[in-house]
Amino acid sequence: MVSFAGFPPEGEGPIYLRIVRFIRAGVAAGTVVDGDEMPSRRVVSATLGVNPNTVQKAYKMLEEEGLMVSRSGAKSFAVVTPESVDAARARLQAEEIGRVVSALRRSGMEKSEAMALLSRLWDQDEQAEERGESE
Amino acid sequence: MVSFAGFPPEGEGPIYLRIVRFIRAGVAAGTVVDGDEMPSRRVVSATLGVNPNTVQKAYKMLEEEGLMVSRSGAKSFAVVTPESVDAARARLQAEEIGRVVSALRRSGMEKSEAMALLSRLWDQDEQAEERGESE
DNA sequence: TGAACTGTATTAGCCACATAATACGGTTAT
DNA sequence: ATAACCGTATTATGTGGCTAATACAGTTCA
Repeated sequence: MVSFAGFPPEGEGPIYLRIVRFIRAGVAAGTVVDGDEMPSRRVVSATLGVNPNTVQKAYKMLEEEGLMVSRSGAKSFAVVTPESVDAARARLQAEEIGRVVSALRRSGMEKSEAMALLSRLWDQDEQAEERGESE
Repeated sequence: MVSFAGFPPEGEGPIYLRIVRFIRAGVAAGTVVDGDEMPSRRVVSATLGVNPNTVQKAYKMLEEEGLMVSRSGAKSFAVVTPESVDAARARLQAEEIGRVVSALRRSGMEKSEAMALLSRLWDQDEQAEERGESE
């Protein structure tokens, strides 16, 4: 049974995305194995103190990513094939970031500059989300 | 006088950010010269069919970026210096990579992962160019 | 001075999004 | 069959960002 034991009580971003992130991390780390039973929406909602629909939103997203399967009325189970799942996700992101990489290189930016820029913007985006501000 | 002639009638994101982007691009491209008079909030609002305050929001941001100056009651002018041009270019690039940052964070990726991904894609893109396979 | 501009501040409406409340329908074990 | 679970759909509420409506205040020039 997949456990929400170590779920961070407080974190950044919407709850449903934190749930998605948590399960993704479990899959990536191997804590979640293939065929593992997922706790029900209601159980998770009680554990985290949120509405079942919030969990449903996260589970639905995870299902669309191929990380779990649900059948109406029955239990839900994790689907873990680390290579394919990770590769698929990385490929999607790689396509997007790849365009930017080319654009930045064409504009004459150095790799170190791009890395620094990404680092800075990442923290910036994090802080912006924390405070709900733009700048 | 800075012109909004070629302003794209439709585009992505909030109007005020599209205005900011438009002026940034003009500064970066050299279409806007130093001391160039900016059309008033009301004139631009009439041209684009939006509220003057929407233009004000854009102008305020541009001023904070050092791309223009405003004095209460008087006309506004563009500021085009080596520094402001660099700032405009940097902002345009930052916005591009910023979209990726948000996308990556929203998908639950960790910062270290994103950094590693950028690094890998950068080298990849570099090698592709060496082989003459660019775009 | 005063008219016609200019930039700026305050307030409210609207809409998208995250979350909750509630209800409905399917599966499973007894 | 039926109780106790399960997933799912619909609707409502609260919040934040974008835009608009309106009013206020400064500059310029005849």
